[in-house]
Amino acid sequence: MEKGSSSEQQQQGLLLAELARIQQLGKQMEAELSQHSAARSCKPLLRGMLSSVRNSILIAKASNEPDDSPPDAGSETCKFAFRDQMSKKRKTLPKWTSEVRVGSAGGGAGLADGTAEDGYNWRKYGQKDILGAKYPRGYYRCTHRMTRSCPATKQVQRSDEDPLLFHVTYHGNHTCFQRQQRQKETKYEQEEEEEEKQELLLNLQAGLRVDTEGLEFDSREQSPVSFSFGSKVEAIFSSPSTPDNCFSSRPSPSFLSPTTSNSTYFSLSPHDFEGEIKLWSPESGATNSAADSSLAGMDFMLQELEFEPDFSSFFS
DNA sequence: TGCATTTGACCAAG
DNA sequence: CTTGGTCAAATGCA
Repeated sequence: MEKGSSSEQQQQGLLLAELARIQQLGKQMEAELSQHSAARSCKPLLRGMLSSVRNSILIAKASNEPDDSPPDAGSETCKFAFRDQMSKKRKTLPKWTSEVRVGSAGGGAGLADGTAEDGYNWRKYGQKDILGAKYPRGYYRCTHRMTRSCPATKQVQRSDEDPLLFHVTYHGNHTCFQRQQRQKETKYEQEEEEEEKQELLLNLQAGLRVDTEGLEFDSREQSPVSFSFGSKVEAIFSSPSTPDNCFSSRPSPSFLSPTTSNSTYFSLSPHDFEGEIKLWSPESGATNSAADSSLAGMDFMLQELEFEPDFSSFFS
């Protein structure tokens, strides 16, 4: 990838900071919830959130310093292909793809269709038969597209040969949970921001029925900088772990209930399941088995991250 | 009744 | 013209 412009790097720095903040938010939230038994059911989701955020930071880091960090044993791991925007239709939103494999159909880890969940709230807005594809492609956008102008969308397509494998393409980052740190011009906007904070906090306390879980590889910059991110992520799971019944009381079953268990797919937490994540360049198509270890190694780079102090006031 | 989903139409890009 | 992506009215569901 080209050496990014300073603004690009600045954006990525912002991304890193924001992600780090989300991560700590989740950690603290977990600590809070652990004191109430009723909140136990939220823990798996929370773990997924934390680990996924971790992954996000990982990827962001990898793309942030591509020239400085030595390549991982010659593999394409975490070397992301940045492309110019593909079509004007897609504008300049960042794009990246992932593959999600469902380990087993049984076990109640129901994955009825392509709605493998990542913790965000998606709303389906279209479906299209794709040429040469056996299954139609589903089009989803963030539920808060209207309310918060969240530009995130995703496309989900089931693999032809392997019905348990889903190709998920993400466009744009979620901004629905982000504070608009850009200079707030008017007092109205500031008040609005405060309201959003309150809403977020309330949602968090209400048991993760939130629009804010930072899951998946929501790792691209949130600027209009025009570069795309292409990578593949394959998560393989051997254990269905806990069924989805712990979320069955949720009011939005279509997404959260049957699929929330899938949000752990990207979790690296060893407590919940056995899983692995592979990253490789989509162009090369090389499936380096070394990718796993190197990725895991990179994961450790994420341990120390400077957190913003304003977080505490957030919760007080 | 107010949501989300479905589904055919519409539109832009190649 | 073909194809992929989005829109929006119709439909379904709690």
